[in-house]
Amino acid sequence: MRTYTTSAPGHIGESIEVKGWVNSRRDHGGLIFIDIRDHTSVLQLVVHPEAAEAFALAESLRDEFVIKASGKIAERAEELKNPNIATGSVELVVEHLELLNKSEPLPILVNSEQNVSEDMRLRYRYLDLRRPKMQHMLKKRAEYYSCMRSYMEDQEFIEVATPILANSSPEGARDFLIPSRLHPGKFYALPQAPQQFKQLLMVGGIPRYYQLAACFRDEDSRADRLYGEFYQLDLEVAFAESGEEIRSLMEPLIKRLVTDFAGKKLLTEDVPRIPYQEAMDRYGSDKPDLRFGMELVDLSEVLKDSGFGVFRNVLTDGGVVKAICVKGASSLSRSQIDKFTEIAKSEGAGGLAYLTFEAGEVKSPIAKFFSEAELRAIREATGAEDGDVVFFGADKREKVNKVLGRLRSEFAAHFKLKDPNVIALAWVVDFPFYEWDEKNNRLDFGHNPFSMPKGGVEALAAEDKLGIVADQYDMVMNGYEICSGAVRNHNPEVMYKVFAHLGYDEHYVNAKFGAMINAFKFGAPPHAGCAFGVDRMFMELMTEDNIREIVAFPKNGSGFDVMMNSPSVVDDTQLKELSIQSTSE
RNA sequence: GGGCUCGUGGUGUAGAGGCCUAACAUGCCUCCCUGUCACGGAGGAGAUCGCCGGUUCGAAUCCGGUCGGGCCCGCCA
Repeated sequence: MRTYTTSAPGHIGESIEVKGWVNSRRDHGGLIFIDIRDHTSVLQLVVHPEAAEAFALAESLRDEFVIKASGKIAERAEELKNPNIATGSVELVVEHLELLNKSEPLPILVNSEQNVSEDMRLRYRYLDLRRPKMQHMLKKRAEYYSCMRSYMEDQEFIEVATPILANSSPEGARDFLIPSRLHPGKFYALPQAPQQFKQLLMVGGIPRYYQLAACFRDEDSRADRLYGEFYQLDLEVAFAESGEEIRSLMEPLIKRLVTDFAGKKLLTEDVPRIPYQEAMDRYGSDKPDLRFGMELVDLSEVLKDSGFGVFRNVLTDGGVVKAICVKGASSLSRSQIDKFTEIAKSEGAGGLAYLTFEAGEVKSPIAKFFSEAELRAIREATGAEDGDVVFFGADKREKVNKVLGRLRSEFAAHFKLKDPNVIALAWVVDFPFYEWDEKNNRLDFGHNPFSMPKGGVEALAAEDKLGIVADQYDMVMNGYEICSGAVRNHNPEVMYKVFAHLGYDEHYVNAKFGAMINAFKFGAPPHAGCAFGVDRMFMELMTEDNIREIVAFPKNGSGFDVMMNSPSVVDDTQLKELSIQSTSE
């Protein structure tokens, strides 16, 4: 007898066998129904008292017991068909029933839609994974990986595994360190990304490398950022001399994932290329969500002689006054506006000034500070109509962009402008090579130090270091950064110069990136590449807003695995072997 | 490291100074039930309200601290 899945239980009259879990049991005294569930579906079993042995066992079954049932598939009478389940027109009339394993009463319900706290779900993840939603998620993820692999292979990339035991890298995130037993006092580090290895593969003559690479970073988590480990679709192309080569090479894959894989609509077939500065000025973000407009409008010129002291002072101090027009926001209550004000303050704003346009009038505590002409100009510049509210930001350019950028996203969420079935893609390009580190009052790398400055070594000589642009690009999906890449710096001289601007000498560079610098001296081809954050992209494609939803066994927000209890204490003998002092007493 | 927020039977919630000897749903146990489909019916067990301290005649409820979760800032591509 063949074993069938519950979703395809054979034809009517056929004798079959199914295995699975008891999803629910309905005992009518003289007749027992059992819904058996496997990875495909649910099937109703009917146990009649005539099958005495099976009936006796059926009486003792409980939720999530593991069973094997055999019997004949029967069509249900018309009025007994259940259109709510896939197999609702048939049932298995049980002849034999076997208990494969019992289950204790469950801490969380597998067969119910009842909300369970995330903490509980992670503690009992193996039960959580039995739920159809999680089963679907894991299946889709495998399909997702398969899409990416086949695309990369079609484009003649080859997958190369790079070391997990690597070296600590001074730039970027905190490392996970692995003490070396054979070399006391020395440490491996788990790679934050295979960056250096993939560049060495380029020097090694690999024309096109890719890897679904595990990356490790010891930084605090967020809803869109896993603690500890995550995966990248990491790739690099030898002899690529412009970012556009990489962008046009990878774009079709992402579009295909959006449409064919996720079944969503692309906002635009053409993926816009937006320079970093333009993204900041128009959207107040280097990862703008383009599903909605609500662009930032610069009113500095219009309000330069404003009677509103707060604005005028900011402008004379070299700051800017910008605004966003929120459609229909006049319906917001006072307390709702207070909530947005708090958000603005959390981003560093002093407050949140606004003008409400209603019934041809302007209502606002600050309206009286503006002339008729100014109000008209504001209305014209922002496109405000009756029912809209214009919110202002006045401060240094960077801060205003940050505050209004955040508000833009919050307002869009509040007014439900983020259509979950639409995916807006964009490439943000031309990132600043250096940025000013306010805290330490020094120049620092904007993105990562391995990028080629646009214009090469001549550009580096520029007086204004902050004006140097890197040939660097991010892909943005609905406001999430899903990819970061660059044309790499493959020239040792340029590399030294790049670091020299930050005050690092050749010794430092040799010590930290010796292997790469050395390799570059032996005929390194130009190369460029990028890495997609596959977890985050998958989250958005699956319309989830928490990244732990789409990973089988994630750590919780504080980096703890509540199921496995890791991290955990280890034996002193293990520590001794690793030449580590015990801290237990 | 900081801000906001949550913590009540196994699970999910309600209760917001005395109506609490803590409610509801679900799960669990016992019994009844031959067409249910998250079956139904009757009964029952199960919580010192995260922990410590304070205010009060009286605290699940107010205050302080602490521990844990979530979101955010910092950090991170």
